Amino acid sequence: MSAEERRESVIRAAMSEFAHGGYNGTSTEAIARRVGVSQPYLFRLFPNKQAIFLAASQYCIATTTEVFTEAAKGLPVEERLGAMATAYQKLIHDDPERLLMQMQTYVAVAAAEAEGDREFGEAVRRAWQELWDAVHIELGADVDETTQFLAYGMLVNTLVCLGYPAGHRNWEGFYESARPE
Amino acid sequence: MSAEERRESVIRAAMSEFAHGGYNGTSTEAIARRVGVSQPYLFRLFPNKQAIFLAASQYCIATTTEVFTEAAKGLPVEERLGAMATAYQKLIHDDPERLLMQMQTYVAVAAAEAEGDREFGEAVRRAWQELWDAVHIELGADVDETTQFLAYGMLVNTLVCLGYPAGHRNWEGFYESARPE
DNA sequence: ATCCTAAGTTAGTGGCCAATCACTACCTAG
DNA sequence: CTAGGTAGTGATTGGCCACTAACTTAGGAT
Repeated sequence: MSAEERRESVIRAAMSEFAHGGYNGTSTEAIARRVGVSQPYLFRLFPNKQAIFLAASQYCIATTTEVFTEAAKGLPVEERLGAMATAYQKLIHDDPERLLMQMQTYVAVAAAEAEGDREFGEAVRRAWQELWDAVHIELGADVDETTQFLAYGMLVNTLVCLGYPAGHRNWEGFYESARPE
Repeated sequence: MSAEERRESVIRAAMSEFAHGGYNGTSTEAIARRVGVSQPYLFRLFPNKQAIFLAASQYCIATTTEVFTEAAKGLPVEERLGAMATAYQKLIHDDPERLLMQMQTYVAVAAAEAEGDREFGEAVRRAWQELWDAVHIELGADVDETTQFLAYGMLVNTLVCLGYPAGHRNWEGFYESARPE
């Protein structure tokens, strides 16, 4: 397998592992095992652990952005919000790790900034701004609607993190299409 | 100092440390240093590290709940949402650690559940449900409004975690009173 | 055949960290 | 004065983990 292919499978494996364990709770050994490769080899493909985490974060945000643009494609503006909500619901169901990884990314940025490391946060904010802008454009460049859409998305993330099952009363306030299961 | 007083100061110190480092990124040594006590003594006051984290999580959620009920007290229903939003904004400004700790709590629950530990999540969900219910009651038991209020709160948390400064365009979609600074 | 490169491994190191154990200093009630 | 409880410490340990260095193997071109 070429180094580039390996890099990509490392990123996917890293996303799964980091999603559950977070930055400090995930060993590079665990990632390597999942890829099926020796642990030291990761450090040939990436300069250090943080670089692996950053790549996983960016991949996670970028693919989520894609899900949104994909869902809205070709629809009239007024139907796009519903379509994007439905697509996110499907994402949660099919691949909950992506959403856990999002949360892990946020707290990792906070931790990095607290330690004086600005670079990591910059890189994540760049990726996240693309997500924001994509949603913004799909929703007809309406700021309030964009904010509201993302706000509900964040509450979904939180409720999933906290492990509230589908059907729990905390889900009542959501559009049907944005509820889990 | 009595053991009970110590316990409380440990909880406050733990909240500050865990807020920035997360569960795995914070050493009990760091907490002990902040309290001004030896590291082994923490294990007299708490059975293990997770118990310290849980206490800090509960304290964090409970005091946030209080901020909301305090802010709404004595106001007519239609003014409460604004008052609570303003109170949260003040909280962010005065004590950003409380909000980082919230996020750390969420991902820690996800991690614990992933490892098969249900108890920790149960305890956090109990505390969180009290927050939900408090907001729900203050807002006149309107489910949709409660959900929306919390959703915006979660987006605030995210943007703060990501380090977006006051005045950034991502804050445009919020009520004036809910923006930072 | 031979050389080179790219993909990959085994073995190891230094540092950190949760948790335990055995101990000390102080206070208070009888 | 002393016996017991309460607040607290120093030393240690066993395990994990990021990262390094040095070695190995397989394929393609000359």
